[in-house]
Amino acid sequence: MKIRKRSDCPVSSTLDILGDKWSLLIIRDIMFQGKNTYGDFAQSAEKIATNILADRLMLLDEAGIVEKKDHPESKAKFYYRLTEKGIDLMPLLMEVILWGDKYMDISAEARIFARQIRKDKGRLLKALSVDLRKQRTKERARTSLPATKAPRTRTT
Amino acid sequence: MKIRKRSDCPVSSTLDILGDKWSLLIIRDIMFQGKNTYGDFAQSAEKIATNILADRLMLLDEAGIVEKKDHPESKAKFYYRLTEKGIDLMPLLMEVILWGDKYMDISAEARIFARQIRKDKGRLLKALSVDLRKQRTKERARTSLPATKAPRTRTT
DNA sequence: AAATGTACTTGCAAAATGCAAGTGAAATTT
DNA sequence: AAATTTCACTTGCATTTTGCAAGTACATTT
Repeated sequence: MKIRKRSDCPVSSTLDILGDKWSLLIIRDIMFQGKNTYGDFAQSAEKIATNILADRLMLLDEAGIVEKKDHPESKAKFYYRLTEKGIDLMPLLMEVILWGDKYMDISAEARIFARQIRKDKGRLLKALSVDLRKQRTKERARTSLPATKAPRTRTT
Repeated sequence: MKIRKRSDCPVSSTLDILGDKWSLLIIRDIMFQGKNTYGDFAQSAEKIATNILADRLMLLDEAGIVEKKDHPESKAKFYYRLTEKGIDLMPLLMEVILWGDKYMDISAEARIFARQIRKDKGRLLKALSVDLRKQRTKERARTSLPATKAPRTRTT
């Protein structure tokens, strides 16, 4: 599977990488669901096929959006985390969530999260970005491993 | 081609409709390039295959994102325009452009447009939305038919 | 009336996706 | 320490989607 650049348009070029039904769901899982392993991703509600999952993780790694690291607590697992390039997709994902909230039939839990985004996107963006960056430091184990389904927002 | 909903997540549900390499390019063309006909879309730099184009226009119509109308100036053409639901995708598209601008190799023209978005997203959003809504009124012919490649922004 | 423009449709090959069943190393259970 | 289970994939194959080239039908132009 090869990625070909179709034009020099930013929309087209971004879709060359992310324009499929699965890539953004993996990013969503890391970004908002506290997921970090192959097994975590495989268990999501959308039931991605394992070969597709392996393929997308490889492509997202090659694209510099996720990084594959040794898992800090088990040699049997790998730990996938977002790079800065991946974290920078958060505003895009938030707009996807806002549009989805407005026009699609979604869960009550998702509506609550959308409302938080609508209320103060900038603050939530910053808070969640900080959390994701902690996955890139020693603080990881303490703060972020327990998954937060609807991430609580700190006022401080 | 049937759309199946994979879960009640807003990201997943949005991708069920827009998660492919072509749909958002058609929306981009209407939204930012002043394109409105099948022939316009077929001529874009990415060279979409005509069968795919016909299929996506049908799906976007079914999804309520675009509307197919008689062309005001020719019985040989149809006029595709965005619905409110489609216009509401503008913030999402703008974030795609901003991310693409930051990380992809794109044209100078696109970089200029990205800079306009970065400078005052809210104002540009409003100005362009107004223009798109004019396609839905009698004012259409006067204001919007000439395509604006890098849309000029009015200060008033 | 003939040529061209416009919006598609059709047929077929190639590629991507989806499903089920493996594989091998690490962790856990017995 | 042997057996079982967990984990991260890989493989094979059927189905679906995409891409390409050519064709069709109606509208407009010449």
